[in-house]
Formats: sequence, structure tokens, C-alpha cells
Amino acid sequence: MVKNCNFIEKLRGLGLRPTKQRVKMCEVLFNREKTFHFTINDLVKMISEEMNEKISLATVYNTVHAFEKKGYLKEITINSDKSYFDTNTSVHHHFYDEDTHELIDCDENDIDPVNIKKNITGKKINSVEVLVKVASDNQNQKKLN
Amino acid sequence: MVKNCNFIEKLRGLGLRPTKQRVKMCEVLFNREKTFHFTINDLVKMISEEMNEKISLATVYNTVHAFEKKGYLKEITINSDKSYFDTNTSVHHHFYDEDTHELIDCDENDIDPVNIKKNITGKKINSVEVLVKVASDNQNQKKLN
DNA sequence: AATCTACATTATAACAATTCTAAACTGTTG
DNA sequence: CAACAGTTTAGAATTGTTATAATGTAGATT
Repeated sequence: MVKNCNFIEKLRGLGLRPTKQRVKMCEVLFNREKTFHFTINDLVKMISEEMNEKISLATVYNTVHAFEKKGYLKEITINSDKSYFDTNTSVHHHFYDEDTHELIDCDENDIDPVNIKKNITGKKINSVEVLVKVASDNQNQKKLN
Repeated sequence: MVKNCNFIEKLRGLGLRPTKQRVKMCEVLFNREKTFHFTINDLVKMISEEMNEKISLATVYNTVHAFEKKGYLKEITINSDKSYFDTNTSVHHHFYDEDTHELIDCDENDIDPVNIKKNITGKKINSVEVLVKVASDNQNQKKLN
């Protein structure tokens, strides 16, 4: 487990002042075994529930964007509903469950490497990301409600 | 050039009443040499500028979604700001130029078919989309934004 | 052709996600 | 510790989109 002091160092290293709010957010986001996906709303809930802390919504937005800009978080493109973020900043693919709106990391072995045979001239490829949208296979699904 | 009458037939074939508004929108969207990408706002502008016509914003949303549902338009996932649509409904992928924020269709030959080896149990795959983010090849310059 | 009705259109209200504002606060530097 | 630039904050504003409810219309039925 990473201690607060390390987050302070980490933040300084990124050129971000280690404010109370930012350190708290680091704890919520990065003091974990596994990486995960979240929306701003998820994160606000986590902060208030897990940390019993109140950070202004505007600050959560500011900080998430600051982290993203520094490459400490990654935005994932799913649908135009809302923004999703990932604490796993490596290049990897996703399944998106359209029923549950759940986002699941693809295992490295789930998808063969994507082979791009031709590129835009004068451009270099920054990332190649695959989004596999899935939904319930049940055709005769009963509508409850 | 496709005549109105054909759009009327086309709409009927899709199970959509060929209203004045829908036929107008077909003309703006499909009476072209090449397919293209657009936002709702783009489309509203095109309707008023190219057709000198006024269609209610709600109708534009309704109709675009109706077309999408029938497979006459395709939604593309770029970012979460707003929805983008594509008059090219075939399965294809996109290059996204991070410098110019331009979206470019991948040619069929540009990317090999993506092979998904493992799926989520009980789910069927609805779509597989690849987004290739490219940027200037010049230097190792950081994004300035 | 008049009538009927389910589907469409419309302006506007409502909504949700995000950004802006401007005042108060705080980490850092000297 | 003083000064200041960077940060936080609540609330307002903005943006993209969906819901509402009254009015209009395409196409079938008479």
C-alpha cells in the first residue's frame, strides 16, 4: 500500500500542488490492488462514502482533468452519455455491457493484436483502441415493469 | 442524383412514414457523392443553409435516431462531448487526428478484421469499433491543447 | 372525398453532465 | 511571516439531449 507521503511526492513530480483534496483523491483512486473505471459521479460517491469526506464537484472535475492531462488517469471513449476514466493508463481494450453500462478490461489474450496496414501520411499512431459493445443474448427477454 | 421519390420509397421500406421533414433530411444526408460525419448541430445548420428550411430541433433528433435505429445512419463514438453520426453504415473503423480533431474513415484495406477470441458469457457482441488516434510525426512534441 | 387514427412534428420545459465565475483559501517561495 | 500564484468552492451558466403535450398529417377505412 502506498502511503500519503508518496502521493505527495508523486503529485509534486507531476507538477501539481499536493493539496488535501488531491491527496485524498489519490488515495481513493490509486491506493488499490486493481485498476478500475469510474465516472465523475462514481468518484464523488466514493469520496463521500469511503473517505467520509466532501470535496466540491468542481474540484473533482478539475482534479480528474489535471490528472488526465498529466497521464495519471486516462479517459475512455464509450458513448456520449458521460465521461469514463480509467486508472489503468496503459493501452488496452474494453468490453462495454450495454445492459448494465459496465466497462470491462479486455484481457491481453481476448483480442488478437490489431493490424493497421495503412496509416495517414505524415502521422504517427498514438493509440489503437478497440471497444467491443455487448448486450444480453436473451432474445425473448421479459420486460419487467 | 437520387430523386425524392426514391427517398419516399426508401423510407417506406424502412417502415418510416415519408414526411416532408424526413424526405428533406434524406436529401441533405444522402444526396451526395461521399459519406460524411456530422453532429446534430451540423445537420441543423446544413438543413437551414443548404435547404433553406426550418425543421424543429426535436424532429432532427427524433429523425436521426429513427434513421439510426433502422440502420440508415450509424452513431460513432469519438468523445463524450456530443454524438457523432456517419452516413456510412458499413462496418468500418476510424482514424482520429488529435492535432486537427478530424475524423477519417478507415478504408476496408487499412485494418485487418479484429478477432475477438473470448467474449463475456451470456452476452452477444453488438459491435466492434477500432479508433486509431494519430498525431503529427514531426517531433516528440507534447500535446499543448 | 370525408373521416379516422396512429404516428409525427413542434415549441418549450426539463434534465443531466460539465464548465464558468468570482470570492475565499492555501501551499510555496523568499 | 508576507505575498502571491495556484486551488477550492458554491452556485450560476452553458450545452447537448430528452420529455411533454398540443397540434398536424399520412395513409387506411369508410
